[in-house]
Amino acid sequence: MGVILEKQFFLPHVTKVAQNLIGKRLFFKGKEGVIVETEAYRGSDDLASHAAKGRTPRNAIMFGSPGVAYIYMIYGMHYCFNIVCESEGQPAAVLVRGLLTQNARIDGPGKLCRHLGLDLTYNGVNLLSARDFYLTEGISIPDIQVTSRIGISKAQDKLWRFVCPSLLSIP
DNA sequence: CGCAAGATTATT
DNA sequence: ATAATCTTGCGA
Repeated sequence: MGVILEKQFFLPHVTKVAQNLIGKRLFFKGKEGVIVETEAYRGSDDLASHAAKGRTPRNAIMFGSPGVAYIYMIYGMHYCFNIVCESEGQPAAVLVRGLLTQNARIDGPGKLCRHLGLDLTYNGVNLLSARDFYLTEGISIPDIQVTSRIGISKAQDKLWRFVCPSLLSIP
């Protein structure tokens, strides 16, 4: 059993947390996997963020406490799972895009949510205190690759996507 | 109230 | 390259 990540972990700048999340272990309702791909999103200075233009009903969770799940529906058919970062009032979240499980490598935020069974009913759940939804220390990652984010039309200059090449290249 | 855009995925 | 599918946010 690994040590559960606490609030402290999610307080640094969201780009830092996104990197640190690579290699950590995600648990949800009996399923688990190692995080191998993340992206950082941040209000105010990031045009690609949901919170770029301020607070709305949907993105309100991004402005809230760190360690909370921000889940939203995209394209009418997929969910995306994020973890809120930084201090309350500062909109920031890490999108979890890739997971390595025992039998499968899940690539893509929509597939990840489908695999774990995450949907809107878990939006707003606090991963620091939930019983069956949390993160733990995982494995150490020697190499982390930094690229621009996937699927966005703005702020493509920002290199806020983080992947672990060595874990991704397992057959 | 109407409408365009969207942090995606599967298929051609 | 494009359809599928529907919620959200903005402007009128």
